[in-house]
Amino acid sequence: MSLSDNKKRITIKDVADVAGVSTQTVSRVINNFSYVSTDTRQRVKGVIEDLGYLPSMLARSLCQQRSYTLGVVVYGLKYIGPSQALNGIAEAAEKLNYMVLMKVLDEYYSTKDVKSVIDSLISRHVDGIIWTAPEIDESHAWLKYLLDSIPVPINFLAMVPREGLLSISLNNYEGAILAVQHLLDIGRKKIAHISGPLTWWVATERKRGWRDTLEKEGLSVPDHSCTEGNWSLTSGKRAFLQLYEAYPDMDAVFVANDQMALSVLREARRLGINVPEQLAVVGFDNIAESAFFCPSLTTVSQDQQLIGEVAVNSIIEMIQAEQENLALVDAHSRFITPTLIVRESSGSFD
Amino acid sequence: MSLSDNKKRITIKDVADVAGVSTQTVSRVINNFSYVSTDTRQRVKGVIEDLGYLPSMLARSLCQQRSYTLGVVVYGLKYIGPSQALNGIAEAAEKLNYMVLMKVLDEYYSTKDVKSVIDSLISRHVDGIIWTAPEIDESHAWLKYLLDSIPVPINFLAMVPREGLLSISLNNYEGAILAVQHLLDIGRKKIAHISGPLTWWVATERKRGWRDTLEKEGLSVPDHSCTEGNWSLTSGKRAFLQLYEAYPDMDAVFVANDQMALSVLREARRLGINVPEQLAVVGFDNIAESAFFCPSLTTVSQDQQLIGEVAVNSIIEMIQAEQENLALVDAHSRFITPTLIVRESSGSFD
DNA sequence: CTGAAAGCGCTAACAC
DNA sequence: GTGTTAGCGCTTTCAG
Repeated sequence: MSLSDNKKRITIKDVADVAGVSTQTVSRVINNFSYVSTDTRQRVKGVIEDLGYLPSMLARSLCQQRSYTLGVVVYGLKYIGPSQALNGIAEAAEKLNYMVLMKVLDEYYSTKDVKSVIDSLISRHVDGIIWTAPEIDESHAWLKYLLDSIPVPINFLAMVPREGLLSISLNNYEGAILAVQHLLDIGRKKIAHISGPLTWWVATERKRGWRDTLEKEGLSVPDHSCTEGNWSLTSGKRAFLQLYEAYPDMDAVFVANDQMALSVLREARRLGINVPEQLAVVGFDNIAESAFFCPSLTTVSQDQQLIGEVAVNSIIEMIQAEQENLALVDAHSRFITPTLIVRESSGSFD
Repeated sequence: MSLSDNKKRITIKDVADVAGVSTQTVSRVINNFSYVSTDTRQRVKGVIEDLGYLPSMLARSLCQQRSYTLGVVVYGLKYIGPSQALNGIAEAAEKLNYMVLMKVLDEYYSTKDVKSVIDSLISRHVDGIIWTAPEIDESHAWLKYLLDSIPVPINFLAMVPREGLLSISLNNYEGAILAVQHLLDIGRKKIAHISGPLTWWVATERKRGWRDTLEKEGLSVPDHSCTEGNWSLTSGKRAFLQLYEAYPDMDAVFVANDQMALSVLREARRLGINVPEQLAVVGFDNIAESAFFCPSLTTVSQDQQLIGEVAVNSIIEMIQAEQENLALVDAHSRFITPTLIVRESSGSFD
């Protein structure tokens, strides 16, 4: 390394000294605050340029009690959905000049982990927190104990709506209705379901949409017309075989995610079942592979990127409001609308 | 919200006052530093507990000139590979008590964006930077101009090794050799290649491995035996059709990533080409779908998670060394070894 | 328009 | 063992 490594940080004081003004004036220049004579302003700007001065956001955060940083708690990053949401969050934050401090929660996190994650974010003075870990079983029980001690707004993704809390989710119920109604529309009557793990709120919502749509149509919904998977390819295969045995005369299946649905398509082929003639299949998520499978998969599309972006905008809006002491924006639950993408697996052949 | 929102932050001074000691003593307690009488220590701990005091990492960072924060610059987060690497980074950082400040680079970033990203990281006093954006074309040209002004260590992922710089990559060359040698071992002689975009360093490495292995075997490598894709499913299809026309008597194809390889399998089926009898196919990356395709895909596995973890460990090692003024650990290029996973698409039928 | 003083929350260095 | 002083790099408040 031929670095001339000027390890020492250049401070506002250095700039002030060289420019022959007070640090205050430099501060005014970098913040475009109040009046500084055009003359001094130019001089100071020149010095900043020459010295390559970079204001310390750390120091600024400390004295302003505001960090322009969002804490983002991530879960399941190794899967494509969460990482797209994170991408949306990061891009939206960037756009609004916020930074993202990231924390990951491992698969089996406990309330204790929650506390330590939140504490570490608070100790870094984040202005707000985005909680992307979906609600599973008792995963959000900590709200009762911990929420009061969290001094910044939090926005929750994929959480059961709660009075007074900011949250944003895909409208999974509506998505399921779209899927099942479509299957009804193409004339199917015996529509099975492979659900996600029913400890997940989103899985129960999708199942509820399936059941309600069938019942509204006056169709029976026998117990054996639904099996439970765990989102994975393997579990999709297992669930389908089970279903195939228990409900052999089904003519369609609505699968709670695309991974499992692709497994279904694969198994169906292996078993010589014709898709969509004998069995129509609809998935959920619209992952990249779905368009490319043989046959291509009809699915409900959820825009994770968008969910992330909206999450950021909502929480920053709330932060701004608190900051400016406006009437506090009231926390609300927001839902993103999914769309149906019809492909070969349910009868379209284009 | 029934929050008793104690908005004001509790400081070390509050604790000191209540406990009847100096802030210094509190500081010593929370850092487990030097000697504090067991008596005072207990008392202080009690007060900390009662007040729910949380030390400010911000203030600590400022006065220690050390933030225990890593800046991570991410590219292509919407794809599965980068997000797994990020996951590895986040988990490893967590384990070593570092936080992750994340910045995203969009698809068409310029040197100007690079400067602003780095500046914003520096202004937040990160202790080191992990640059995950792979080397593409002139994407790293900024090193010449900007590197000298960056006061912290940087670790680059998937970059052409450079003297004096810390970097870590998968050994793509070796991975390609594994793949092609395997195809030779099962008796194939006319092995085609679908490369990634050759502006990407990793793509050129994989191609080089393919070519070298064939030439070493004394086989000819005609120009028309290789076409170029852009990693996507669509481009894989296009590249394969092109290849099929230009080189109809090939008996195997090594594809630079799994997405494109899956497209190849799909097209092969459509064209009535038997895999692996007529055409053996090997991919690269080992994405989840590869094991589940019909036929399942032989592929080179790269452990992105591991790459992320190693990246963190390397850079933190370097940070520690600088911090303790040890003989500076010299920057090095490290390579992770890939492994071959043989499946049906190259002749194994288990 | 500009500067001086105080302070954000903490720790390093030194006293006692 | 414990307290005091100074200072990290910046902004806020108040004088001029």
